[in-house]
Amino acid sequence: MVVNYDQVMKLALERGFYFPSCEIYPDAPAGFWEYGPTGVNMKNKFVELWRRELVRRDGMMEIDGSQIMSRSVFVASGHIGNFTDPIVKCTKCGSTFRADRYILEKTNENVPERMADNEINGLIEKHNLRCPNCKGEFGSVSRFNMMFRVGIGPAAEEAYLRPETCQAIFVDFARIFKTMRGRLPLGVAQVGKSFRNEIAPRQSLLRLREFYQAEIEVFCNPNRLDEMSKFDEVKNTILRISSQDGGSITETTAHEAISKGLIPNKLVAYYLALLTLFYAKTGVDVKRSRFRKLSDEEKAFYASVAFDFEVETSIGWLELVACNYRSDYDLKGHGITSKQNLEVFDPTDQKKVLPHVFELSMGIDRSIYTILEHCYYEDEKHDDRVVLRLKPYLAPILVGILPLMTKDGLGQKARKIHSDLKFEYDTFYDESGSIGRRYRRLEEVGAPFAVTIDPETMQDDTVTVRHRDTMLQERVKATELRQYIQDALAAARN
RNA sequence: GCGACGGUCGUCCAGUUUGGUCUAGGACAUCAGAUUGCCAAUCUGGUAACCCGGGUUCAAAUCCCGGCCGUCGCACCA
Repeated sequence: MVVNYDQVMKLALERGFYFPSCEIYPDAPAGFWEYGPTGVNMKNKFVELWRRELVRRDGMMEIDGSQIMSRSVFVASGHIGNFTDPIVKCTKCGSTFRADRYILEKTNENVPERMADNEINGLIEKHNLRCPNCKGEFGSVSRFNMMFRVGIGPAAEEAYLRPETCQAIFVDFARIFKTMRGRLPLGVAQVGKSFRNEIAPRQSLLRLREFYQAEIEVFCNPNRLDEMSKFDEVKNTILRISSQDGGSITETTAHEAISKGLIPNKLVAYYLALLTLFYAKTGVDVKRSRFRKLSDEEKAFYASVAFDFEVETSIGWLELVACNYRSDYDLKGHGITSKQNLEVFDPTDQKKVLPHVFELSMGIDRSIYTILEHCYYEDEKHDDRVVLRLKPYLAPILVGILPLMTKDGLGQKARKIHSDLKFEYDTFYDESGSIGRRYRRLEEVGAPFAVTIDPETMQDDTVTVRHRDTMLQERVKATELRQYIQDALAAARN
């Protein structure tokens, strides 16, 4: 069975996982999607799992920063300078091109990032470059910045929607470190929205203009990247590391990856291992994942070493997490621009150090899509029933509560059981249609358990618990149902 | 952003070629009632759509123009 993007998309739309933003209006812009009731529930649980497996496990600190930030932040971060691409537009057909790339391709002449627009115009003129589509003349170079600019207050002070959540962490670092009595290495985490004015947003949750990130910035002493006692906890975790072109994948323990030189140090290996363990718990098939080391051309402007955590899906390899060693790029930039000293004291060295940063920048929306696709299952043995085999702790509905019929007090009894459980768990009560149909509906939204109230319940106060994947049922005392669910959930987690 | 193709109930599709019984049809899904009572059962009834704006015409889902959205390709993608 091959699951494809369209099947996942259809399920997502039909079952309220996500859908286009502003869809009742004809001018709804592309690149904006909303999470519906099932989707937001699953997303919340995904974030909670992330907290559990990464933030709490590692003793990180979580913050929630502003989405709109001042111009200075992005001058310091380099986004004002580097996030702008020089573009040229054909005056005849309107096609636009990256000026620097086009010149390099046609003339082999390198255009440095900082080259002024009029110099680039000069190059186009010198080589008499024309539009490849229609041979039309190019207009003069302009700049495209991927950041959304906003105006604050009546004077419309220049500011920007953050293009990545992490700048808040860098800007707040000094205060967090001081007030929370931080010690290196220190992980600071944040979940929130970022905004990028993508030229061509596509494929629903996979390339959005407004999207969720879960970011972790680990501040560390660059001289102590191999001094990590907690590395031993994960040293035998299997990492799948691929070559730059993604061709061959090496499976090796975190420990061996370092000795083979695939990963530069223990700190990086430790977090790549945590990330692998986390994704295994999301239900993503980690056997279809890889850490791909990026070439210099592919890396972001701030990264010195970068691994992308990528997962194989029906539409190809998809980048879910960017793991960037940002060195002191950010704190140095903010230190200079703000004129603040962002060094911290490292008691081991008895001296001040400007921390380096290793980052795990996770795309939540893409992860949600991947989980849906990897958990989507058509059961050929049972009429091709569609089962979303979500982990119980990610399922939008944990327990469906279904009276076999409503008469003879079964409906009443079932509603009673429902109200006993609904405060603690995500439950769904359903008495309409045949029992089989109701089971199938629950399977499609990934509910792992269905509790059925039948005539026997009225005799001995037992109910059946039906398991989504196996379709097997077992009888449980109604009074022990809550405990049963709690145990099942705990068993799934560990 | 450019180019090609496309856009009809929640979903999938018929209808567009050749404008007119289209007052837009079906299947699945959904809702109500009946019947049944453990795996998408049956019967009856209902809800529900021509992407938006303009034009041509006696008449537009159908033709023309513009916009928006989608798929693919190019380009782009911290």
